[in-house]
Amino acid sequence: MDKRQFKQVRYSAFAEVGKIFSNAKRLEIIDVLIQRPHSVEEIARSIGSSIASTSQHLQVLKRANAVSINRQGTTIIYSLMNQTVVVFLAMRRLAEQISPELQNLRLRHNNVPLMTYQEVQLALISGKSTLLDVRTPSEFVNGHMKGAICIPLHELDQRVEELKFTESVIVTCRGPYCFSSDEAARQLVAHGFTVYRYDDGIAEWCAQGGVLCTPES
Amino acid sequence: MDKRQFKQVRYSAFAEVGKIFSNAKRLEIIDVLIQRPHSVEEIARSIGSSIASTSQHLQVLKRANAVSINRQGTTIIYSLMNQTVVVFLAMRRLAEQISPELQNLRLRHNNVPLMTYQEVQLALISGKSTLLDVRTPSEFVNGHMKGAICIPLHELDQRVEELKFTESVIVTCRGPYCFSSDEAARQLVAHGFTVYRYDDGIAEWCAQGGVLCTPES
DNA sequence: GGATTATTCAACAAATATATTGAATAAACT
DNA sequence: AGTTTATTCAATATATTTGTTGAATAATCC
Repeated sequence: MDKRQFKQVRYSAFAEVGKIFSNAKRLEIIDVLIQRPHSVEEIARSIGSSIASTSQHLQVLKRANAVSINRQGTTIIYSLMNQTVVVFLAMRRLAEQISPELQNLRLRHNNVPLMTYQEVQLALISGKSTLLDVRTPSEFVNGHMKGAICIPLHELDQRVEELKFTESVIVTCRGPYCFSSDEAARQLVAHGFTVYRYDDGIAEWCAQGGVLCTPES
Repeated sequence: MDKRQFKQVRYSAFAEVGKIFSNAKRLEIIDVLIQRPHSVEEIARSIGSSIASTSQHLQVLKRANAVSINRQGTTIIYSLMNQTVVVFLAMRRLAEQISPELQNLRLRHNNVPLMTYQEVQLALISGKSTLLDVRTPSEFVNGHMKGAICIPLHELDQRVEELKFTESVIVTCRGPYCFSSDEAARQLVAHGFTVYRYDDGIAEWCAQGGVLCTPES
């Protein structure tokens, strides 16, 4: 193998890996799987693609060891490999750095004050704040921030009394681009609560050193 | 903008950024530019592509603010933006993690012992080792590890006497996939030297906190 | 064992990305 | 001002990627 061939093989291999994570639908699949494992049919519905097309994307991810499968009855459940989350977050960070368009998307929120990871930690230690996860119970069970409680967004209005004990509420959901915590914060403000938002999800929480409660642990 | 549209815009934007860095030729261009700024014609020669094709790749990189231009007489000199190096190294690291093929490429070296960044630092402080950069003088001048001396590979055989003062030599070159330090190490071993290799280049050196000597500093 | 059904495969069509060619541009030097 | 020349642009051809359709598969459940 001469120098040029060697280079070609090498850079092509780099590019191959990059391409796997440079498709909008595949990135969306990864984002969906971060919350919890899903069947092919569920994923297809989530991302608004046909089942066949979704299956093909999943094959690509499987070939790259980005996801693993696990049969449950007649359906096949896809889960994310840990390393993939790291890649995904790294890609997203750099995309946000480069693309002003993405920065704008992230900023387009209501005026509920944001909290950083460190601020959330301090607030939880103080005991005066409650971390409220408004995702679905199944997502919550699969993995949630230590200290969080779960009230799904669609039940929040009826169950708002459950939060009366706390001085302030920190709302969190699926991640920086999920609308749920935004909407939840709006509702809680209307009920007179002092509200903050932690706009990262469990993946970023973990990456920053936060403890995650999972079914195994 | 409804939820699905919003998602589409967002993930497409992520994917767009990824794609810029998921082309073999563009990655090779970045790797070339890490050493020093180059003209279009030089880059084209380095990567073995036509000038027109190279120019088009450079336009893509420029649109993403990955490179900057700078006219010098009749030629246009492309330089890398700092942020790009970070992206490039992050992409490469994850590609190496995932692709066993790439791991093999990196391992296929002679049996000169490798030194990590920390080991190099210790060896330099001890004063018993000399860090030898075998890249070209222009690359060396553009940016080199603090404490390194420069003898280009093709002059090494004649200038080997210049190294007689040191107990051991640590050879470095363009990076983990460059053959120069490998070849230099072979030659130095033949001359009876105690030889080590630091197989990262200036980009990785910087990323690990190493001091770089540049024309400006 | 046969029916059911979630998933995958295969073939094709459409969209996108890349390389090549030759012409256009635009800055610099004479 | 005209010439030179490095670079860019535009048009085209080719290759790659993606989505769709409908059939094939393979495991489960009865």
